[in-house]
Amino acid sequence: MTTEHTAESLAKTLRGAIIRFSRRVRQARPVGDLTFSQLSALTSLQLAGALTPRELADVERVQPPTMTKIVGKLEERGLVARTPHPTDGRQVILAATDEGRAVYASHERARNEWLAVQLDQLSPEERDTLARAAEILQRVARA
Amino acid sequence: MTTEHTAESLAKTLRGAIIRFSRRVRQARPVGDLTFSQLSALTSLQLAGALTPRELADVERVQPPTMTKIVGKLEERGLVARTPHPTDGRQVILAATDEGRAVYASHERARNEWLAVQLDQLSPEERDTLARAAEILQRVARA
DNA sequence: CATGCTCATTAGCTAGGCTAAGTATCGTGA
DNA sequence: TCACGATACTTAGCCTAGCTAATGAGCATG
Repeated sequence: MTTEHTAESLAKTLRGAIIRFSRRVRQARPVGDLTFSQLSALTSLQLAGALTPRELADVERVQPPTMTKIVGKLEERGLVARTPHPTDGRQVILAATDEGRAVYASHERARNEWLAVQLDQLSPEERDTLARAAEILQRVARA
Repeated sequence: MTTEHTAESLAKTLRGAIIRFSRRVRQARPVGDLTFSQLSALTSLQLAGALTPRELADVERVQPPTMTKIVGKLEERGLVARTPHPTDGRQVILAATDEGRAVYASHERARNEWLAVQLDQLSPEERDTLARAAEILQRVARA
């Protein structure tokens, strides 16, 4: 059964749900672990293999100076390396280091633990709903 | 058709979708408008009628000092009023002022405009998926 | 009525986001 | 070829949002 949802009331509900959900997930972070934003950037980098700061900023939907900061933190910890672009002296290539990949994998597991436990308690149908919602949200975010 | 979604892979996908979506919605904020957090707090206050700071912090899933700050901003703008608790001198009652309600309504509309337009372009089924996902996310956030 | 708990706030910190401005490099048209 | 506009990244400076720890005020109870 498909209830009628106006775009306006849905917008309000969705915003509320997402801000609270984000905060809840943020709270589940172990101390010393990568932050939400850092982990997201590192994930995007690994999925893509290597990206320029501009490209990474676009993927992550932030402005370039913001990405400079986030990458700076990751670089301090030796998780990401900057290498010069082979032909264009202005650009920089970002890639995860070996340590970055290793730390990523373990932190990712720990980071997801709480969430995975919660999701595991849902029905398969509910998980499916969330998976489809995630796809839709990605699409809307790209607009 | 219901594809199989493991809790782990879903956790990763969901987190990525939500962080990007949040950032995108945040970017759509007109200058001088209420922030994401301020609007969310004001919404919760209006829905509940009146709350103590502690209650509001719980609803919004933040720590009390964080809520003190957010409420402080709203109070500066005359949108929320603090009144003493009738019997317990420690507590405070927070409620939206008349101006708060008026400003809320217009800002809410403006704030949702971008999002509502995006949602309006989705199919009814997709909106339904998002509505059900919002309900699930609320539930998980409460856990 | 003293002591311990709860509520709210203050203080101080970090991260994350933005815009504006600066710097280096590229590419192109005269 | 070289001056100039465009592009890529960073720096500087600002604000919000979040946290923990500590403070102060009021309640409640032995």
